[in-house]
Amino acid sequence: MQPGAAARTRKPLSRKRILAAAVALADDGGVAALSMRKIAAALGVVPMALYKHVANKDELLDGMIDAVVGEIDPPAAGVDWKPAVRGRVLSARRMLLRHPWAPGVIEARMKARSAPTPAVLGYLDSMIGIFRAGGFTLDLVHHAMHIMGSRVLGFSQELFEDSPGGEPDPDALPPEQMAARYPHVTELAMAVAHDAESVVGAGCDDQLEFEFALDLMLDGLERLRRAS
Amino acid sequence: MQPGAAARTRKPLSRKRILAAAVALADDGGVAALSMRKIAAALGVVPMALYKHVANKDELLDGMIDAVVGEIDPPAAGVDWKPAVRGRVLSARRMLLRHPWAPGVIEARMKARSAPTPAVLGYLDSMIGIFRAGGFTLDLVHHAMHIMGSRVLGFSQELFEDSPGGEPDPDALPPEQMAARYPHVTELAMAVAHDAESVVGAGCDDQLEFEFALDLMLDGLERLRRAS
DNA sequence: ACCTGAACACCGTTCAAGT
DNA sequence: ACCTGAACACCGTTCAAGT
Repeated sequence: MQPGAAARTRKPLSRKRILAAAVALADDGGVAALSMRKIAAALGVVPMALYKHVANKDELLDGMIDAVVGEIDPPAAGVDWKPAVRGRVLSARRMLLRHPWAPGVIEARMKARSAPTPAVLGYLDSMIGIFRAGGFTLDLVHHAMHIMGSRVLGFSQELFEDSPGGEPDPDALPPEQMAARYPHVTELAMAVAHDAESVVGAGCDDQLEFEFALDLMLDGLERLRRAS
Repeated sequence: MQPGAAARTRKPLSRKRILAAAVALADDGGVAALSMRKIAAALGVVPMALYKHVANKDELLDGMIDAVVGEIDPPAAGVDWKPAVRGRVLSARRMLLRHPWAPGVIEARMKARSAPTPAVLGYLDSMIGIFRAGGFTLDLVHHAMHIMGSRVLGFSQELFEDSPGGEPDPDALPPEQMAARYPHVTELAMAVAHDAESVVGAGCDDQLEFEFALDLMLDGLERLRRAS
């Protein structure tokens, strides 16, 4: 028995510990940097030991999804549908900011298995329940769920985000070429970021923008609900 | 010179041919099944031959993004901002239906390099230009771009889609357990799909739902534009 | 019965050897 | 100078050998 062996084996390996280590690894480093071998190394365990608790990597990713979806606050009780949905969505957003890899993993899983994980299904179910309790017809709830989940351009608002992780683009255009080739992007970026540290993205309050978009959708839904 | 060599070398290898082969491979099989070695095999070429035309796999993915974004129709000229934006977004959607891997690749690239590819930047620029020409203030265009790109729940509307590619979930719950555990999802699914082939998703007109969500956003933007 | 090291079939990419 | 096979450092997972 070599020194340190006791410390390493103090906490026995479990599915929960494996998932926590995997989520932590994905949080800093992205899901691309996640490997069974690295998870095992982080836990001080041989790679094959993981396979006692998770069937394979896909099943591990499913477990990670359920773990982070479980972090979303439960719906507020005794409030109107609009603040209830609003609070739920903003809580989901906070979770996604902690685990930016989650949307991609959820979507990939959806495309592969064409069904969400139980936790995601539970989240959707409770969201539908809020709309129903708020007096929405089934038809309008259906529309609402599509609206809440739609991503109109297929890529998200992080497009303009100045993510601190990535290193600056090595072949970025000089500002004057940028302005000549993309005049509207440049004009908008200049207007948004008076403190012109970076041409694109700096000085944009993403939380405010997110809530602005959310409220636009909620107000639109409220109008439809009243008309129906 | 063995038979077939002439046929294989008739078309010389080029960046465009490589990108076309890569896009075709990703279209059926997903981006996970895409590998330098498979692209080379599809072109009847040794893997290392690709590296004369693309620097590495990341740069190849960038090229694939620009290729498919180039498929989006140019903006209609001489029309009001609303039909112009509407047409552009619906054209983008058609492209994304042909290349369902594109959003994930665009997002991954954004997260890694924190800057969109030139073609994506060009698309955004022209979209901003449409709003500006329609009389939107810079501030409102900024909001509008966030609204168009936002994905409120972090996962897309394909959540409920009955994608034909994936095989049926092996550990799907029987309908009665489904109804007990996810009552609202089940109620909604039953209402939407009267032809109850599959419990979730069948009979939902995604194109209609997409346009419904799009129009809700466009109408909301129009109201804001008039108020400003 | 349980655990695990070696092995297999992949992957992107480097690099030196061959022409 | 150009091309390319072998090799390197990874990966998820199988499987048989060891305890």
